[in-house]
Amino acid sequence: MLDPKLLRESPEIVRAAIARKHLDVDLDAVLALDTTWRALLAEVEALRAKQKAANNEMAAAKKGSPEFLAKVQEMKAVSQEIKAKEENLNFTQEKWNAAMLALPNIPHSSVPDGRTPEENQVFATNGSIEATSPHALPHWEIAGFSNLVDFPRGAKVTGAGFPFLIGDGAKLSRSLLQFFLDEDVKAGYTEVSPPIFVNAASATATGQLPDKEGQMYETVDKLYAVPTAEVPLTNFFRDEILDEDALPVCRCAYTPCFRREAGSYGKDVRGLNRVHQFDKVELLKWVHPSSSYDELDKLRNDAERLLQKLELPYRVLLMCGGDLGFSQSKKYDLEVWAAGQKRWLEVSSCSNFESFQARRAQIRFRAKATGKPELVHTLNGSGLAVPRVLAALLENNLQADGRVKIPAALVPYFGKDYLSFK
RNA sequence: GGAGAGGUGGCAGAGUGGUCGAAUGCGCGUGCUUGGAAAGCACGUGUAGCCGCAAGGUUACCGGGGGUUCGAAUCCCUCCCUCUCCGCCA
Repeated sequence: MLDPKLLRESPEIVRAAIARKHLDVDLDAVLALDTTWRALLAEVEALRAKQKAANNEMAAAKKGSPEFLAKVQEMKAVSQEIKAKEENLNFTQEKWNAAMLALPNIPHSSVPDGRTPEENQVFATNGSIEATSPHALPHWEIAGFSNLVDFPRGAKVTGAGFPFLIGDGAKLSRSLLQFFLDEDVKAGYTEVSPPIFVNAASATATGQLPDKEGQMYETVDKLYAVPTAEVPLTNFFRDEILDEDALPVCRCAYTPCFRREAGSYGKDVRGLNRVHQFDKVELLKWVHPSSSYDELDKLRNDAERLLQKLELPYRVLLMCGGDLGFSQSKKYDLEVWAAGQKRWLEVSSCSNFESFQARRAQIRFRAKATGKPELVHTLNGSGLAVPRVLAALLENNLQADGRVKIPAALVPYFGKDYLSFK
């Protein structure tokens, strides 16, 4: 959510942001609603002040006296009026609130213009895609793949997109998780193991609700299976005021992630490219507003380092305005090269939300200089999503003999130098 | 899951229909005192919305939501959470 003051004082900034993100929002309608809401609020408050003043008079007067009874009659009318106006106010306020939630975050000045994913800038590349295995195949075509990743049985037991990982497949997945967590902790993040179901208030604070409920699995208890650890992690400090000295707070968490991905089909969803349940380590930071862009660079570097240590070629995209996402100010995507499919797979998305999430979740810190609470800036990024990294490893490192070479950094975790499909 | 008790400001804790945003204590801040400190004394000390250039004004908030009433921290309903006892259980 944006600062309502920004909307009132500089609507042109918000208008420009909407244009840069290529969204369709009727800003004038929001501004009109804001004016109406404030006028109604003033009316109701004036009536309440009147009621309060009368209340004090009545407290001082004798209970059954004529003037007391007259006051009761008089205030009955005021009470009716308040009720009527309040109903209107509440109705308007709900509309105002919904309208405010529909306004996107402002892109940072360093975000390139553009409408489509093709207009994202390649910010950096690392490693050579030519250096990958000449024997590379799409991972689902590798002989014995179904021995490690069993989609048909997952479909039988649960549904499409819920594969079983077996043997070296399960072990490689677990090795990656452990490697990611260890590296993230070394980089200064505190490991957290959060709940993997969240309530509606939490899903609302991070923006999954309203409007995106169709993307989450919901239980009969009205709890939602987390689509990413970002949700429980961010909500940890919801409605809290932190010490300024405590910033930045850096945390990482592994959770399985659950996404309904309704309507997805085609080559994008073959094999491990897109599944309904996958493992991911998420990085999250709560930082002082003055340093959030430095922290974003560090966060991106922390995620990049994981791919470097795994010796996987990757590129970093700086997202253009149109592909930025509703609540981000700036976002980098990390894409790993999958040599068999000959395409880039997104394995991390590192974003600065500035105070957009923090306002919605009411996460603040007490500024020492003023003693007043201010909103923190929140950042997050994957570090990293497992199945696509696993897919890239299988494809890029496939040997002539059908085995997969394990990168040196991962060998201590995996326990051997080669993965076998038998 | 069953029975009972309870949720008030940073903490403790009073308040059972009106002058209560809320006593008191602790904590915290500023000042006085002191060679310095402690103690003591004085004053101050929540969050947010709206109006205002500002000074300031005004409203809301006593777990959440709803209701009764001229008026609710206080009465009623409902949901959530905590604690105690019982049951069940990795």
